[in-house]
Amino acid sequence: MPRGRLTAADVVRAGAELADEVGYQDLAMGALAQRLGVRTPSLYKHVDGLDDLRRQIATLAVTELGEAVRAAIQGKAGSDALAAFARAFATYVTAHPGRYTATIGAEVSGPGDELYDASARVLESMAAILRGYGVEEGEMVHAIRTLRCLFHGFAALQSSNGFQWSDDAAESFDWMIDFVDRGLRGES
Amino acid sequence: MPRGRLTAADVVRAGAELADEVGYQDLAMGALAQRLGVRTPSLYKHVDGLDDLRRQIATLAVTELGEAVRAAIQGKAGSDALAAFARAFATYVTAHPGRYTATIGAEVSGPGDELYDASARVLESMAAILRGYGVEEGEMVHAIRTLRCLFHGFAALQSSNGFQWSDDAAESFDWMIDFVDRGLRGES
DNA sequence: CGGCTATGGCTAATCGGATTAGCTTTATAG
DNA sequence: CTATAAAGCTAATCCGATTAGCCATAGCCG
Repeated sequence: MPRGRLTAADVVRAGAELADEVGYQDLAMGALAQRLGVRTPSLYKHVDGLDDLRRQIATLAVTELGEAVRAAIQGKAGSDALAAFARAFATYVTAHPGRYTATIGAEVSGPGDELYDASARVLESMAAILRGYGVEEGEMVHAIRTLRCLFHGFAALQSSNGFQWSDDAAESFDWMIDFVDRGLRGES
Repeated sequence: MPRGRLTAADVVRAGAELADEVGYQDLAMGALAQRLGVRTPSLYKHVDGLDDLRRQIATLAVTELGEAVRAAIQGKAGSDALAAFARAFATYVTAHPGRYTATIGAEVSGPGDELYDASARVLESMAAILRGYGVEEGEMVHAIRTLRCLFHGFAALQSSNGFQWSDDAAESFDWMIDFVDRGLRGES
């Protein structure tokens, strides 16, 4: 039907790259249009404004993150799985600060929402790890939320330079994971 | 010297209230001026623009939070102190969502910066709790960062409706604290 | 092959909020 | 009582997002 230049997915992907490069704060329609070799208003044929773009970037990020962690924990269990998850998570957040920042403030509605579903997939990976530790179903919700706070908090602080998170960054992160591991092994 | 109507502190405080009421996203110079019964440009005599206002709200929030948690853990140690800290933290974040949101993305520079110093005071309270658990100095940094991730993550998720954090909110939060408590008691 | 139509792009215009410029008032120090 | 500097105000500017409305063309159908 139409001439096939740009697609919505292209715009979102380019937006994500831009956010990673210049920082989430400076993600702007004008800059994005320029990067795509197009005039600003044209973007509105593909996304429904800046807020929509942000939300879609968040969704992309959570989706990619979900794939990354799922792949990372494949065939692993217990400490190995937890460590793999943590490493994959930290790697993603570090490699894509803009994308992850988009997820920090994004409002999640309910089932059916793409962002919600993508989040659910990440949570499912967490649940798989926790089941490997023998966490009971009754406590699963709480344990998942605890992990979520921990990882999300890490990412949020990281992305805003919250800690002077200097050299011993990795060391603290490892300590944190080890702390959780011991705690979970003590559970069952 | 001048006529003494508004002071910088007034503006920041009113901005914080506004943010709590309408949400951090909708914090705007115009609305703030209106609330103060003043025209928008007048605000610039007290704060150095919107970014500065945001930063000062973040500083106010962290300062208030620091006082709240310090008061809460007074004379307590171990599990009691941890629980008191957690309760005070959650209470503050719930009561002042706009203020806390301001702190989430705020860049922290270094010593001498007011926000940095306020943060340091909160961290000192965490350190006091951890010392009560017998955490060694060598691990202190890591333990503090872990707590920080946990609490900050909780607040960030809470403020963006990240969990469906429905009824069992408090329950999960308590579980989380209990998990940390057991982990720390296992340390020493 | 030639016209139809929906779509993607463009220019021009609008809107809204932040910020700046420059003037005016007034509390107060001296 | 007056000089002054802070605090307000109005008017103007800027900039980025968004909207309105027009143009070009790719793909499809006869």
